[in-house]
Amino acid sequence: MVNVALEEIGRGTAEIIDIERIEKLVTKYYEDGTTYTVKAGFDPTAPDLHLGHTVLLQKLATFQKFGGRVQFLIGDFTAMIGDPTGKSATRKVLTKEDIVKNITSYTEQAFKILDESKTTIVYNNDWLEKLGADGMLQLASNLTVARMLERDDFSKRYASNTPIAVSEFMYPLLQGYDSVHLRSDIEIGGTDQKFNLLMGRQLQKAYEIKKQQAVLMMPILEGLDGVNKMSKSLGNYIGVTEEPKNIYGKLLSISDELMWRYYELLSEKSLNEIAQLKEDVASRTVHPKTAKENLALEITTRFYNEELATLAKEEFNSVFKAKKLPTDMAEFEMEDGIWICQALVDAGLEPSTSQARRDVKQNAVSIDQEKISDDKLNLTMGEYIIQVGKKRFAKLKVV
RNA sequence: GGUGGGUUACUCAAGUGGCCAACGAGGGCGGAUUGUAAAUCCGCUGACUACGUCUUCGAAGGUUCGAAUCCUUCACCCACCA
Repeated sequence: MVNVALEEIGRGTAEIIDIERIEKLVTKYYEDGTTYTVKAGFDPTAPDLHLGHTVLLQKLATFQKFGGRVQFLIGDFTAMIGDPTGKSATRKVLTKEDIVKNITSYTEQAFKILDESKTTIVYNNDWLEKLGADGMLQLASNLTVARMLERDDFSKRYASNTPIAVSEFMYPLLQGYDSVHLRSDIEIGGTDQKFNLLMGRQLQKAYEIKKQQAVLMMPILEGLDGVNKMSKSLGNYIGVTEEPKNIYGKLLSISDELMWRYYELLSEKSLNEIAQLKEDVASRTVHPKTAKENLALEITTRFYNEELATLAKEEFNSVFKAKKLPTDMAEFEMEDGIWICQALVDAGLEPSTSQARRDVKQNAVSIDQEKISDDKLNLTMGEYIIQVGKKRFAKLKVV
């Protein structure tokens, strides 16, 4: 039983530091039911969770199955600094209300995956605020600049003359201090967090906590483009609250190569099953599209249910395979004689009449399934279905 | 505090008086092909009922018939020296 647990825990991980510790904790749980804590930090700036986050959440859920209690840490204090990602150093300051609102929707989404009864939500503002200047200095004394510059992105930025704010140096320290305060047994995070996660171990030692946390890192999930990491700002993400048909559709649009990655990190299928499937696709017993459909169905089901997921699949097939119209389209009422380009803008299908004009000329626009090419067209009374490209539809009522 | 360099569209990055709505690359969008996959090929990529007009090259002024380009001031960023 312990072996099964450990295998599940190890699945898909990028790296585990101090695996012995994890083995001991899990073994102990099976011996006498002693639970242990698993910490994971989340940034409350972006209230929308996407599949990239769920990789981590699923791992947490796995731990919950095997005796772990999750410390769901909201980094409301650290959010004010911003993790040194090398992107914009300046960050929008969040109000307390914003944070509360974000967190509510955040946890709501997270509990689609996590077991709420085995989760404790903690806020690092609670203890970091009280740390004070002296506490801060004491904390900072644990770290040398040279050590800090070992961190990959710091050294790169330093080498390429990109500015590094001193406050950014504090980020890993504070995150590490969270582990001291919480006395976490295990912390999990993405591979990009390695430095910060290790800082937790180092600081726990400095603050004389007997056992340092084990660290488990998950790979970063690539976004829909298959190159960059999935993130909202890059627009290559699938949000967990998106509509079933969008989740399904987006998953189906990923490349075949990326599909295997998603299978590994997101699917519930066992690694053996996936290997088998891969073989079947390679030997052409299974069409790659079928494999992708199954993945899309599985993920969509996870956030909704089988019925809605199946519906999404049917809708998708009817719209894109059979070129039928989607069942639900936004509807608009317009005045008689409206110029087609203006109508496209008003319906939100185009950002400007200039763009609309270009698209019409490029045969991208159709009315009632008929391509049009006259960019000076005016619509007369009646009802129309207008479409731009393959994905954008709207229903127009001209009166 | 001193010296030098920089700030151009979604991003990177050319352009140093008229040929500039601004080269090129990436991204994005559209078309063909397809499995709404990838790859490939082609087109588009400031706004405006539009072969013309208007607004854009950090900000504000100025020189000029004419400025992204020259001058002045300001803001921000970077490097080196202290």
